[in-house]
Amino acid sequence: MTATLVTPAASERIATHLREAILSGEIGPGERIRQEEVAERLGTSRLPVREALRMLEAEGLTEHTANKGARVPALDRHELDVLYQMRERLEPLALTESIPHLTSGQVRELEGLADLIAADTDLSEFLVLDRAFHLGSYAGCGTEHLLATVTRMWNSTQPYRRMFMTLGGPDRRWIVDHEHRLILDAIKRQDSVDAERFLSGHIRRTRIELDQHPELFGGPHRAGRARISGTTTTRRQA
Amino acid sequence: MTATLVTPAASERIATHLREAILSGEIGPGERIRQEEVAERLGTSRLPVREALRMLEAEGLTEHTANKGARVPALDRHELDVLYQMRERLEPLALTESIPHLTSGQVRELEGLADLIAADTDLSEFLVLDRAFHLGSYAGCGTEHLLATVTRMWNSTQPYRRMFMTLGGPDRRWIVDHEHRLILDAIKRQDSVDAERFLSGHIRRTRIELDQHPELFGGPHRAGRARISGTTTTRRQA
DNA sequence: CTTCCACCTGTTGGATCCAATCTCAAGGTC
DNA sequence: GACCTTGAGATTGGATCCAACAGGTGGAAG
Repeated sequence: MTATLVTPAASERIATHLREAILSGEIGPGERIRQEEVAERLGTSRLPVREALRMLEAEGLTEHTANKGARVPALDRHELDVLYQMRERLEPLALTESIPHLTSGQVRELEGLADLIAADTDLSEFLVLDRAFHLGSYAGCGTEHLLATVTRMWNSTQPYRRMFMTLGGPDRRWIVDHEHRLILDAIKRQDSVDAERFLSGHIRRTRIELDQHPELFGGPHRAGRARISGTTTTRRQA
Repeated sequence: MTATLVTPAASERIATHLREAILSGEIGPGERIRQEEVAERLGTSRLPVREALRMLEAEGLTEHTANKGARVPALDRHELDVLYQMRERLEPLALTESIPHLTSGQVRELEGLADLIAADTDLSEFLVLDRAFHLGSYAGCGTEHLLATVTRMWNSTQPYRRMFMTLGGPDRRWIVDHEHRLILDAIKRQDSVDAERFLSGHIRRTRIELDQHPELFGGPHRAGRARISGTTTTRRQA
């Protein structure tokens, strides 16, 4: 029982690094991720990078083609729409499973997040907080499969949520805040029927809004190469 | 342009082999899969086995713990129940997405499968045909994510479906056949509303029946070691 | 000028060896 | 006798080297 917890195994460190790079938008949809580049930047061999990419694939953050390597999945308009329909059907179930097991401390945390979302002005921070609010509301859900599936769907949609936010249309986050309050209130009342209704409405509204912006899919489909944030290691050899 | 298609890359061959071993029940829930054993039996090094196990993890067929290796996930009663609730909500969506794009040939295939299921007497074969019928009905669904998610849920529940079938209660497959006909008929009429209703009812009935057999979860949770069927190949060089 | 083919380079896939970790049983101590 | 400790064996994680495949480039023929 020594350092297992402080030395998280290289492949997991790499997975964590890449996960953040993808979720933060540093690596965008369609961009390729080359093993050697990541390995060099993080100071390991390519092998743990391969493992990390497979882990991320299981999380829906990368996709893999034989002999061609990994890239961040790019969705077309219809696929994103269906992904939102999946969320519309599954996340209410996760919420219903979660509500009875949420501690009062967790509910207070959710309220804090809702307040931050209402107050916040930074669009990038909004994405983080909104994700934390929703996934946090599923924290009581004890079943691995459901949580993993919901998380995968959030992972897959994240790049497009980001692109949508940066479109710079009218700021309608007050609607988001209103819907969050409804959901939160239902959670407090332990009313899972209401909670499901408000949540699916929340997701459906977002889906419809996204669907009105086909320009999200024209742009960055072309295969660029990913720049990994230079963490460690200053380097570049030869 | 040589043999890319006939030489499917070792890791994929291994993944295919293990996938079949798990789905066929040869490796049961909770059983451990050791890299070296698989590597030896299939005549490769451990590396492609590691890759294969990661692929299977993405498909919901194995789970991985650092420094402890892979095993076939074992579900408890509640988790299996929730998995069926997920199927109840998601598979109707897959069917609705699929119906408009099914060719008449595909519909005929479904009808053939339904006939086989009604005629068949071998319980093990039933599992294969039933899976083929349902996943086949989603074949027109063009979206990768939805199909992959549905397949993952089928993969995860498969071992328990098998255990349930071998319990040897009264044979109620005539109910299954009846429900399949209702679904098939709705598909032919392109009536996705009816199709969704019949399908979710079909899954719900199964879920409730499964829930009445808690003895499914006492048994094989203990960690045995998997026996890999020595398959292929006469070969293996050196 | 266009098209097709061979070659070459960049990148991923696999094998072998070594290091780190876990499991578990034997032995010692209180 | 019960419990903790300490090893040895078994098993997974990582590094390095080599092989195989994909894509692009240049040249030659039409």
